[in-house]
Amino acid sequence: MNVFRHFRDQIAAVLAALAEAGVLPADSDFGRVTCEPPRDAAHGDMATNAALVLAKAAGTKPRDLAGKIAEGLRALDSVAAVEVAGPGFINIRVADRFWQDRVADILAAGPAYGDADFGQGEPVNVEFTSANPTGLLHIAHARGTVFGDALAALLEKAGYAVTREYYVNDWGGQVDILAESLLKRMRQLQGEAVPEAEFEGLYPGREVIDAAEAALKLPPGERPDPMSGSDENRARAGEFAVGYMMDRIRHDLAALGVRHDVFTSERSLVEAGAVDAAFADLEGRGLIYTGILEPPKGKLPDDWEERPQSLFRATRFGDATDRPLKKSNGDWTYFATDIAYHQDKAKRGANRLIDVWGADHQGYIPRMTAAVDAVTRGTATLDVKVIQLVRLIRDGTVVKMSKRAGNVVTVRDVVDEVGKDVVRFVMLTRRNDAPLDFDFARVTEQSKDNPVFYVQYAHARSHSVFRQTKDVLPDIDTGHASLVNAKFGTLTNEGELSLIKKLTMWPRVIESAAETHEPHRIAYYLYDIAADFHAHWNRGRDEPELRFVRPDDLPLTLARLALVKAVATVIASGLVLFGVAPAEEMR
RNA sequence: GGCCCCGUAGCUCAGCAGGAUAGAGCACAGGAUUCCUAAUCCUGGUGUCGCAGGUUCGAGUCCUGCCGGGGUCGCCA
Repeated sequence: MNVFRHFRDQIAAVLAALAEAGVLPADSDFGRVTCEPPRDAAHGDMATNAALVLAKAAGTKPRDLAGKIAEGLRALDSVAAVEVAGPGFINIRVADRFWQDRVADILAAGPAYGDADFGQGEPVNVEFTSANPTGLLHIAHARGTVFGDALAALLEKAGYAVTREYYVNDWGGQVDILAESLLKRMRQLQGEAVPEAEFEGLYPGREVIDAAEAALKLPPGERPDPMSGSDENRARAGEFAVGYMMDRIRHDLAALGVRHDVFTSERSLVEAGAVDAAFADLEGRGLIYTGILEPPKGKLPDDWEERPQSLFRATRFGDATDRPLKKSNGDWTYFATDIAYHQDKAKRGANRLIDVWGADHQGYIPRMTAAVDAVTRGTATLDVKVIQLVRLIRDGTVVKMSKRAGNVVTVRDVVDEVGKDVVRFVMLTRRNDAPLDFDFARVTEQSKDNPVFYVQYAHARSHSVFRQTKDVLPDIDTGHASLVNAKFGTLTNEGELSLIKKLTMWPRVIESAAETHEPHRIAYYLYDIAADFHAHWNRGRDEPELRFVRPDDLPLTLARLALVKAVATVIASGLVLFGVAPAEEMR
């Protein structure tokens, strides 16, 4: 149950009655009426703007109308008090009994608590990672990967049918360069002295050497020939190297706990004629023409020359300029194949497309959304989520990385060092469009300053309470049925009630995070719950009567254990969404 | 020059898709801690929400224009 939605419905019923009575116009629109937690808890549990929104249409002052609505709300059993405040807000104080009963809801729903259905089974395609198969995943890819995976999980929880997808850029010039890098390394491994200068402009990573070693172990018939410069041989080398890199990338993704449902190959799209088809489709609709682009203002590229080229009319769909589809050598531009790719995703059934991109591709967004609009005839929408940079901090200083020098920190390095759970949680503690610092010392610290630890510890502590219970009260039945039927009316302490209220926010948090595509909200919420739980636990130090386990009062103990279980349920549910394994013990 | 993102407390950042007196952590200050259930706890915030207009009953939030930082701008992906 989403408690705010529940009370919004109650408010709507009161408003309908007022409309019936002629206080409100019969055709009143309640669409703008909200029911939200007030910022200041002192104002009550819920607040509605109903009177403010409807006063004008009713021809009365907001406060007068508020008084009438308040009257209707007071009649509800679940409402303890109602008051009109400020310009006409209506503050509702919900009855303790209502809150207490929610604990049973949470336990009954279990891990499904917070599931929403507004996705209605609608297909959504989330494309993320999509790192080029010319090297390993490095740390910048980790953030986009974790974000995409968590967003996908979040959308699933909200009721969408989600496909997790990886676009493999295994076509074009970069594969040729990779092939050349591989062949050169093979020659080097065979003992030939290859001058360092020859590797200029090629892929420098250690993994290319690994790939070369693997290539040399192939049976002669399948092995690329290091000495041959033929196109066929180069193609074979490229194919092998791409396959090798993708194997390792998949391996590293698995180490991060990520599994994509679909890997789509750019090459296969080109070879199947999908790009030709998309081009012909747009051309047939008059959306492609041959023209000359204005040179970019500001800094002019050295080798700029005006030339006519095939342009997509992106300006018709809101982009600032039309965009080229073919390179001077006649090959498709990346944009052209990407159009076909997005069309392909839409054809496979998803009208909601989400792409997770690095910040350096931001400028590409308008043309891609324009293209999706054009190629799907407005039936599909593209939402691009931009991931800002990650800075690694070690010993208080930023870790410098240079792709050219080949000293990038890989996903594998970091996962091996701190564990995938830490990587995943930390990567989700910031908005995707804000830069993130990943401080090795901080993320592994065992203190309340470290959110990962703090949240995990709250979950572990809840399990600890049950372990303690078994020692003190070996005969107590803490099974599901026993807890669900506990006497929740005994949970009257303020700390207990505020904990319950916080737990009932979970469905609302899920909804807002899913709608805005912002998983970081979950992280903040989990931290919040953990803080409240720890704080309540600590109250038991000074006031032993507040402790969860009370050997002198079994009904109370059961109700409190039910609450602890509810806390564990919600925290675990959030962690699972993040792909983090909830800890039952801290070690 | 065009476009995109960001600008909130000393620092790092939230701000619930417009709501009441803008929050958290760190840092800093004061206090508690031979109590206990596992990794301390409590208290303390006078912020031009970059600036200026606009929309609205109401703007940190939406619109416009500036300022500052970052990214990007045909034949890379």
